[in-house]
Amino acid sequence: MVDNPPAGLHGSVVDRLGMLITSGAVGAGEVLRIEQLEDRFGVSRSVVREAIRVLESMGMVTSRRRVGITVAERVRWNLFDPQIIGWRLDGAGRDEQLRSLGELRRGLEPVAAALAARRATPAQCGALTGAVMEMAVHGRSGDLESYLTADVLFHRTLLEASGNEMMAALGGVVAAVLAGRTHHHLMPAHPEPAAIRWHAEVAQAVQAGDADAAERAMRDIVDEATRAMLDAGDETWNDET
Amino acid sequence: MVDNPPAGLHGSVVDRLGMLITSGAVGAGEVLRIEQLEDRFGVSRSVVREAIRVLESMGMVTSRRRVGITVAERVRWNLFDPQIIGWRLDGAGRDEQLRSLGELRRGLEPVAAALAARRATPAQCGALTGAVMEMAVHGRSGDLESYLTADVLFHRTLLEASGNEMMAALGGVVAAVLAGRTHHHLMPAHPEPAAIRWHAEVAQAVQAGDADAAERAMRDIVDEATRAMLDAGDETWNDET
DNA sequence: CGAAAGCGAAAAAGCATATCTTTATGCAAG
DNA sequence: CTTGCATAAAGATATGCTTTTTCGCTTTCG
Repeated sequence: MVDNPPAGLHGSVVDRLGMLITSGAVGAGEVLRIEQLEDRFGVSRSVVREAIRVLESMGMVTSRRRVGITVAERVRWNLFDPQIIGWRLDGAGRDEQLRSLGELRRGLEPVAAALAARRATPAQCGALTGAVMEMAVHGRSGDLESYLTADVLFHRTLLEASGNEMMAALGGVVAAVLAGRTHHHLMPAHPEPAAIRWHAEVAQAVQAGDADAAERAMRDIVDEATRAMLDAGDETWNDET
Repeated sequence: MVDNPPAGLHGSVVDRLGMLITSGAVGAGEVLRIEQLEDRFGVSRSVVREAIRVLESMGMVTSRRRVGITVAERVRWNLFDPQIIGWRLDGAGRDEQLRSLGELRRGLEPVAAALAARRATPAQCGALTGAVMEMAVHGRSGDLESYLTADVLFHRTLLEASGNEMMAALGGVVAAVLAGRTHHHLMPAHPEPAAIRWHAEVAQAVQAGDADAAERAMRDIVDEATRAMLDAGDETWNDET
């Protein structure tokens, strides 16, 4: 998605085991043993333990002496961990994940826009309007890939401009959502013209320092996005990765 | 804060080193070496490596051959990791962290309330109104600790009732924020009566399935909360942990 | 004569393995 | 029902080998 190469042997184990767990192939309550993992993945004990440690810090497993490594139920997971989001996004639970993220965006991005209206630097305002222009161009020409790039840039910039570190930290997953949306054909062939207009409104409101207008326009954007996604989702039902 | 004992030697190293990094005592770009950490913390190589792996998965450090372990700049961190939030919450950066979380809440909780209005189970509705009653009782009597407990319960329940896993996952940090607010005396001695009223409105709107009303009332709550916190923050300036 | 390219050595993390320690659990005996 | 012991599994340490990466030196070509 964005930084794929899971560098190192241990990273590869984390990746594979993490996928197995998120996919449900190994379910909550199940108990694994180090030795078993050793030969399942063909690595040494230390590597397994390192992998377990990071899974543990993600809340996906717990490790206890004399009993083994038990995979935890989902409510214990750090669902905001980018890696977990990634796993769920291209595998089982993608729908659920997209829904969750969509609802999150509905709350966060309008607030981010309002904050940006008060805090954005001139450079960020420029980047915003630049991104909108890109979107307009490629939206008209139907070049969805370039449109996506511009769209991602827009939202990333806006989240950064919010001056809120945590919102900025969500830039990556918002990008993943947008990418997932177009790559899984949950988007119309030609982007809604209204969407582009609303993006422009946000950019303008931010530049003008009009927090309310920015918030409202942004709310329009994400409302439309979730609506469109639901519509498309009904038709393009089974569409495996 | 909630699950403190950092079980295991490696966990303790994660905790100590993580604190050092979040506090800025060891700054971004600085490069550590395994051997050095070994005797700094008096543990063996594998333990250090396991700790590094965890920190690495949090985005706080990167490890490269022939160069060492370089601590990453803050924008690379997974700021949603509960452990990082914890470190920042009781240490340097507490103000920044509280501000960020406050702004997040302002976006999320109203949406969560709206969703809850459509999805809450009867049991959850009951828990909500129960929590409100608790709040009313202890708010009047001035028992801030019990009030806090009820408040936390309310918000946790509401986030869960939203039916959105990710929002529910934020229950812990919202609890941490509320706790931090009262324990650091960023709250009036007697809770705002209006706050309790708004909580009641939320509970009622959720029960009635009125998403708009729930959203509005919740917005009132968090707006008041941030306002109050800013006010108190101006007076109670330096108030170390 | 200078710069670029290639080569080699060393430094640091990555990985594997062996061994010992600790703790929790289950069973058996009192 | 309690006590205690045997054992299984993870926790921790120590050590050696491998791999990658950088740096410095040398060589060669412009």
